[in-house]
Amino acid sequence: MSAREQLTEAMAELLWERGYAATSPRDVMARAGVGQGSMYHHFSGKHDLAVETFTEVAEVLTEGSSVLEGDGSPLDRLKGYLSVPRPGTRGCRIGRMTQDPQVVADAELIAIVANAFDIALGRWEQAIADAIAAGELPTSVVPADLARTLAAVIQGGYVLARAKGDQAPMDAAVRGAVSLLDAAHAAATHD
Amino acid sequence: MSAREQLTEAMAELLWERGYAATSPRDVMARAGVGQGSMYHHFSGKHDLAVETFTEVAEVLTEGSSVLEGDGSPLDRLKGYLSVPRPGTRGCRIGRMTQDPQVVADAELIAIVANAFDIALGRWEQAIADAIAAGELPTSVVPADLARTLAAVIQGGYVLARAKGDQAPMDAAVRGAVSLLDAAHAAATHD
DNA sequence: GTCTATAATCCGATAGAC
DNA sequence: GTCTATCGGATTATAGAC
Repeated sequence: MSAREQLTEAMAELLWERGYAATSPRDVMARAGVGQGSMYHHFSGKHDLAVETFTEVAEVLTEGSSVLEGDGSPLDRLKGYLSVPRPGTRGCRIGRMTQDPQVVADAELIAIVANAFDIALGRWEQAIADAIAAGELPTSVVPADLARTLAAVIQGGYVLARAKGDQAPMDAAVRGAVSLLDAAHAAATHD
Repeated sequence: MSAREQLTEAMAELLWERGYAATSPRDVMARAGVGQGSMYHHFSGKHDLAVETFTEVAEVLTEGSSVLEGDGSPLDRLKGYLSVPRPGTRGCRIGRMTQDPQVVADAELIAIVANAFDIALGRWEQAIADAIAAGELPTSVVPADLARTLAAVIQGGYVLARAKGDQAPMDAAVRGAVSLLDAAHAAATHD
């Protein structure tokens, strides 16, 4: 594996473990097993290395949300994607970055994060619109709103799980959201 | 105002603006208009100053969730507290800390955060139980689960708002949650 | 392309005068 | 109680040999 790849891989690991601000180029080079000269040959600095790493991580994660475009009824796809196992205490590799002031202040980095959310939210929105069209959710539901609600449940679940150092709050938040979707389904059926 | 108070106030501001890791004692002293000697006279270091500041901020925020214990029907209280105006792009002063690796690694600091969430979640849970008892939500809803769902919607709303640098996703996430609660209310009424 | 050496600055903390 | 001076170490980055 090339030094460049070893560097982005080490950066990705450290971003997840420690976040952006707390990760120094020194740490990255040590984990990558690469000298300082290599790092500054391939990248102009910490920011540049982060841009490439963010891009790679965002691509992997946005592929995940394509579960929403799979088989089954729209409501089942929504519930299925909500219930995908997520390591709550480790946090979302993308969502976590929004709370790092150094990332938010970096226009290029936050744009990568925002774009990843846009892709995932678009898929949520389409699946919700499909569920409404199929009569599985009430027509009073606004797809763009509910998409953000369900994405927020997951992102907020990570926050609660990290606050307690425990996976349980994440799982509880998802169960509660599923039960609301089931209740809304029942309401739609009664119409 | 005493130097001690000026220091905790400056620390609270900087924690919100930059987070814990990115705030140095130097920054705090500069904003407080206080010399280094004062800082280390009143506090043993950055950690100690943060413990006092976190405690004060957590008290103010947990007072806010007492809206859930106010007047009106339980469901109205839930919807009302969900809809309280929140500056999404600035983030939650408590929730934001869960994504800072240095805070999570500090047992004393994360305990203050966890405790604040426990108090707020207890109030969510009680209001939800009241709503079920009043027939406003289906009995299939588990209060402990839905409490975490709704708290997650708010915390996740902050994440989405910060990702886009825009208040709109936060408001959309809340609207979507309210519409699900309304649908669940309709389902409960049909039973 | 990769290495080591070094720079300038900032970090959190301590010492000691007043 | 508050100040300034200073410590040892880490930070991001550059220089230049190989």
